[in-house]
Amino acid sequence: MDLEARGHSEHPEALRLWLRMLTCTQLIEKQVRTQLREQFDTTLPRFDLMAQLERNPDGLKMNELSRRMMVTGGNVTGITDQLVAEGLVERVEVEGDRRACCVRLTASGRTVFDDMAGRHERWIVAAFEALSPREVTSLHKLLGKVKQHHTNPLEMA
Amino acid sequence: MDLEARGHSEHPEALRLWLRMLTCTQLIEKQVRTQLREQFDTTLPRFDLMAQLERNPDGLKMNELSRRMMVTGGNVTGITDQLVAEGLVERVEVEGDRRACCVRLTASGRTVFDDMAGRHERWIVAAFEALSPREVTSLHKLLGKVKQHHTNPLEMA
DNA sequence: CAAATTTAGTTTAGACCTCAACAATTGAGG
DNA sequence: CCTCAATTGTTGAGGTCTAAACTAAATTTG
Repeated sequence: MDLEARGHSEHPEALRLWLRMLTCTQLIEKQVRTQLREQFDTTLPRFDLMAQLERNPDGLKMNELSRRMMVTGGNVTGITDQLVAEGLVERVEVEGDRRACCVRLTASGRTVFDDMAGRHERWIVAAFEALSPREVTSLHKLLGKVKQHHTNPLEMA
Repeated sequence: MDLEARGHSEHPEALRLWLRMLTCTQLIEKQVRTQLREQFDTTLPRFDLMAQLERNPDGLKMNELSRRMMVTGGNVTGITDQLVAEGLVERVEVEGDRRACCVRLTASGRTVFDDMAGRHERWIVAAFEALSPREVTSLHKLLGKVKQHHTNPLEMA
């Protein structure tokens, strides 16, 4: 794997950083996808959607899910359809707005998710175990600056 | 966008770090995809494949491309087919192995890529401009540890 | 040499994701 | 009211990616 070869010309530092960041993310994400498939016969998008619902026991509307998961509405419709078919989530009518529907975990879905979440957490801890707690914090802060700048690039320090 | 809500339970630091890293990567990657589409009417995978070829003027075999891009062989076949149809790359027979074929940039492909690569570099520099040069180096080093540990998890320090 | 195995690349089925077009509903102004 | 714009969710076409089955060629091995 040599994805970091994507950079060209003089390879400024930012480009090298980006390619390495992409490599790290893809390595970890591929691992998580593989484990989810092998151990739980599910996928990362399905896990992500359930994770959002687990944090919001009263349910979320489709557009809320779409915004939080950073994917399009059409995509959320498809994933939700699958999870409904598997009995892991349910669509609930919203009082006072006949357009909207609220998606909630079923009891079965909550049980299944809690099991997966425990494993998931251990995979992630393992992925970063090369870093000391201090380094984890440092990395988290640096990425916080990148995220902050991206969502609000106006406020130049 | 609240992808960082994926974590559950006690939210250990590693999990929060992972979700933030994923958010940052997705924000930047979405931006790059959008720009590539709007400004050059192309996609990130196409750009990636051409970037690999640009670094290897003598061409690469399909399985080399697959390994370096961290995607499956079937995927490389499809992307290459498109680029061949657009006249940006070409398949060349390999001397002494009638199974393999070498993929190379055409003259046209090189011209097009050089144009895109310049813009791409500026997008990436902008994405990290919230960080000082020292912070960029720090982030690069920390991610280097993560990558190293992942590709060779045996050598525990 | 001939059979078995490995390797290179392609094809196929299926999940994912986006964009754009589409209903249906809501809400604001006239 | 009633029209019109905005919002909610779905649908459909098309590109992306994977895993697994497949073809063909090269290599190993008895």
